[in-house]
Amino acid sequence: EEAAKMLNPEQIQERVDAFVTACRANGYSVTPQRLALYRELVSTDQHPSPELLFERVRTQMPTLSLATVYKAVDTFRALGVVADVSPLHDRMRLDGNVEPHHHLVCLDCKQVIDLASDVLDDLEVPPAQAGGFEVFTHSVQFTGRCPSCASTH
Amino acid sequence: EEAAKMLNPEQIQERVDAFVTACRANGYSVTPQRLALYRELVSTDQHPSPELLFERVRTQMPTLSLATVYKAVDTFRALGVVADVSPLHDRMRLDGNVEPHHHLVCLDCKQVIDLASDVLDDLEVPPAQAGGFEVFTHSVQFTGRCPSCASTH
DNA sequence: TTGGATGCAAATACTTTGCACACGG
DNA sequence: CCGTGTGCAAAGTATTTGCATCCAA
Repeated sequence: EEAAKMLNPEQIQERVDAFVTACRANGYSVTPQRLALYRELVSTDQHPSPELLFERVRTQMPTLSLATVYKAVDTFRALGVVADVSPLHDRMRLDGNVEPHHHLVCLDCKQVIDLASDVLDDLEVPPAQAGGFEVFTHSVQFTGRCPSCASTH
Repeated sequence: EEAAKMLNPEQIQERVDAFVTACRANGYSVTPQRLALYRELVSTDQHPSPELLFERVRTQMPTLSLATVYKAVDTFRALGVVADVSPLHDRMRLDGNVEPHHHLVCLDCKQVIDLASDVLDDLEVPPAQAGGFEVFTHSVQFTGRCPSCASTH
């Protein structure tokens, strides 16, 4: 299996074009800030923080503000064109169970449900992509909506 | 496969006893605060935030302070008796790739490396544990240490 | 023209730190 | 006793919000 790789310039442009289309289709303005931030987001495989996006794009657009970055990310979320690497990043969440196990995460209420599964316990990094990384443990996170939150919508 | 379940009182006491032993073996004092916080941590399957631990234990120990909770969690980490549900919780990390894929996370430098794998893409929630949860997507996170950080230690 | 978007600054939320006092070993 | 641990308060960092101005449509 092949390692994930970054997009080439043509693929990046395709994504940006699709983003423009999605903005228009959903009533969001296509602003230079959103365009530049989205282009930076799809041009990197570094899983940037808002601060990093801000620093990178600001070199091209010195008037950019950090608040605008956070607001642009909200727009990207509404359009479904960005993923949160860790949906629970807003606060520290602890687990007294240090044995390998897995989680169901509700994106609405942030509740975390434990899963036990021998199949999931036995997964390994695809060898071709391990690259000298020393793996301590792993965990599968299924994200979605819990029954209680689903009934509210 | 059976659903994960909470510990019964005997199992909780075993964990607490092991915690006391680990504290002594590593030169950490066994304080009422650490004991009560650890007991609360292993008694719940709710993946509590420090704030929640604080609120729960404070009902039994009104002088407890939130700073002590954070410091106790550091101790638990040093002893290896707590896991962070999301090791990247300290800042928002974004991904322009919304297709299913997987991650290698370095616990030292917080770098995230993309993994592509058809095997990992096809995982499902163990049916017996799905419980009406509506799953949107999933991602496998392998946590450990990257080659660059490993060479520093 | 006009409603949504931006930039600034202030506010909020979470976590860490410094220090004097308390207490476990 | 001695040195670590606690509680308080202040500081630090990340994120959100309010509002006047600006600009994309």
